[in-house]
Amino acid sequence: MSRKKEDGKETARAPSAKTGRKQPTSYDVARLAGVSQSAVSRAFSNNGYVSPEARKKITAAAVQLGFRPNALARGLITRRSRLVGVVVADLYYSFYVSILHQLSGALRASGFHALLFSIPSSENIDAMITDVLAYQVDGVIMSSARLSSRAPGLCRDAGVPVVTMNRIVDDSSISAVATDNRGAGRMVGEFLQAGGHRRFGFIAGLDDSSTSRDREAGFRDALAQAPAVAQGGFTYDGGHRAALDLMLGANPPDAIFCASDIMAMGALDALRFDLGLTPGEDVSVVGFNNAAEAAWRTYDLTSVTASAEELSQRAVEILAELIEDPDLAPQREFLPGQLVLRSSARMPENWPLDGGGNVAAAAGDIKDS
Amino acid sequence: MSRKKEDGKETARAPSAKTGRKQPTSYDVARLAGVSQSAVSRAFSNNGYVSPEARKKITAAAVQLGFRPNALARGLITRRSRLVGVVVADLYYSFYVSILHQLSGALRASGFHALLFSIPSSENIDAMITDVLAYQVDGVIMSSARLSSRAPGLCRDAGVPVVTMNRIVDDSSISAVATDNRGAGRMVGEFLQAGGHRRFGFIAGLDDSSTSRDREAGFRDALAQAPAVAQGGFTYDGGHRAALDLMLGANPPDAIFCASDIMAMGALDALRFDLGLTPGEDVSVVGFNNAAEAAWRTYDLTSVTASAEELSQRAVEILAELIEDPDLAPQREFLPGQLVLRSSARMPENWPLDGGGNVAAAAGDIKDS
DNA sequence: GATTGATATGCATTCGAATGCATATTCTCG
DNA sequence: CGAGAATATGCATTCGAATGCATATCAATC
Repeated sequence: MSRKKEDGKETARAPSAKTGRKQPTSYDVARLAGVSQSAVSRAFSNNGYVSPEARKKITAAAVQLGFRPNALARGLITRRSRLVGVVVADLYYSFYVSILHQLSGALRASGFHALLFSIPSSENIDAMITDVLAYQVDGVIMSSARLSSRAPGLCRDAGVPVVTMNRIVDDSSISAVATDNRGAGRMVGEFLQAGGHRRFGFIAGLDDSSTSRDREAGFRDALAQAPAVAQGGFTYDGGHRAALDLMLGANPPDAIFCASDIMAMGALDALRFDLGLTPGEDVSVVGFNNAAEAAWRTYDLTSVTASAEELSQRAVEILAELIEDPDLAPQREFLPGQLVLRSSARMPENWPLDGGGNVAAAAGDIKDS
Repeated sequence: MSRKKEDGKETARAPSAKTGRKQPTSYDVARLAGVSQSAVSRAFSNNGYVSPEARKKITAAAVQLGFRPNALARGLITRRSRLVGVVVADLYYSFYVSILHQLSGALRASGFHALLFSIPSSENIDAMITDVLAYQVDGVIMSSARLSSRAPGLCRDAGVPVVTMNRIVDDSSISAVATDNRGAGRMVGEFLQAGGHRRFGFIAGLDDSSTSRDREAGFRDALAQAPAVAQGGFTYDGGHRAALDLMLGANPPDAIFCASDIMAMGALDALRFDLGLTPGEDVSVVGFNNAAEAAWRTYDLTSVTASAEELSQRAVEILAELIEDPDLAPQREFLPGQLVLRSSARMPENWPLDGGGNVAAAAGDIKDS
């Protein structure tokens, strides 16, 4: 309210910040408003009866004192912290970034707050779970390519609802929201065949990644003959090398589906700069995730989009339901991917085959500063 | 410990998850171990005396019951939540991503946990601060290009230490850790002049962004004549347009410094595809942040690196000190940027001028899945 | 043997908000 | 007017761990 303005002397002590500053409590507000602490509590938690006048006095007193309810104390007594643990590994995977942003927003909209745990490669997840649980989180959302299938079970066993996002574990008692990777792979296969391609390549991510495996499986479902496969490890360099492997091998493909956009970009650069080919004419390339960079002129990459927003929203919705009623059956939901058409892959004459599944939309803008 | 294995029936109820599962408390542990609750508390908080035997019994009992101290209750009584609010806007700015990852790790290493608030453009920051404070965070780290200068003050006035990261506000009572943007801008100016360039362009970010302003100021410091300036808004498209503006204007530059890598990539694509020029030969381009994409073949962008790791670590260190002693003077620290040399800018004959400030290092890998 | 200090333990209280219960007041309607 | 519901308020207790204080035990020292 009335911070003293001081001149910019920066000697030894901070300008304001009265050391012993104590937060006002509901009792302080009650005293000032001339009511009981219960009344203050009821006013702020919107539970029980509070007369209009009392509420007015309480609000005024609260504002005057700068009172805000202590979420820790509230959580202790209600046994609801309104905290949700968000566990991600590999935050540098670009797709997880938008997930995180969307997730934070969706949680807030539902009155929750995100306790973030970004797992460094070195650390073991189980130790982190301990920390997560110590904060009495109401639920946990896990999203990570390197997620041990044990981690979600640990939470579930502690009675804390879990939803895995963009990632599924074998345990069917764990709720999950993910892109329908297999269906999307199938769609890409149909798309490339409709474009007249006949020799296919697939650039895979990591061996233990279900996303990559499922995309490949769907791709195979759709194809008349099996694709050549190379490992790209989900990196630009890996995609670059994998593309060279495929193109320099016997019977090089005329269409390549990459399990991620980053690898697709590496592949595009290999085709153009190392092999002198023109993507979209000599060879078609399709990626996955519709990363922001896919829309850049250099790449103009046809890609499957998995909406981070939609995934996040569903994950939070499902988690919120599970928190409401922990006995609810686990839900596993698979959102369809959509093909974003750009110039890196030849456009079939008649597409879509059935009227749905692809969009012309652009990727979200990406910035830095 | 002994979860019943059930067959995969997924009807209406979840397989395990005994509904009323209650977390064991320190009293339960005490009873089982045959000691007092105080002893259990002392054993887990490592405060006060606990005999080796007692500790052993307590540990055994705790393991048996699956006890973990309730962080909320602990925070309530100790008045230390070990939570740190991390406020970022614009999570999609790629540089903030690595900051977030590094930050989460650094906080954990210091025994803190990150309560994440990612501000959607629509929302006002002040409302969010209320939430942050309600959780009795021990401190706040703010990092955002769209950070109102009022927000840090709100926390400080509530007695909560704040450190702004990669961003500074005018108020000198707020601690900050940032790259020495002005010094880095100067370095880029010297570098480009040493490379024999004489007509300079600068692609700016946002008007109200101190990072962009400071980089420009340093750049001007170093130059004999003022650069032409265009606005790029920190986006790829913005950089693309800005580069065209500069190059198609009167007296086009032969060297362009961009306030961020994303804009630099837009600029590079404009030069190559729209104007048919060769970066590094016809025109030199330098970016800022050393984003992962800067190392990609397509761009091979010379850029200034600001280490997210170093920034994060210092921010957490400073914050931890402030939490220890809130009366400590605010610290404002500026870490030097380093030039990462690649082919997008012509290499001067004798560089570095003074032996320091540039590195050959590559950017970290980026992945997606 | 008496004194001191270090070690160990438990009791009771505390943190701040929520809530069951009892009670008081007002309103509604037969 | 009186019975009963709806509204309003406060008291006392509760959540779970930490800690000041009192006390107990033991070893070292004079």
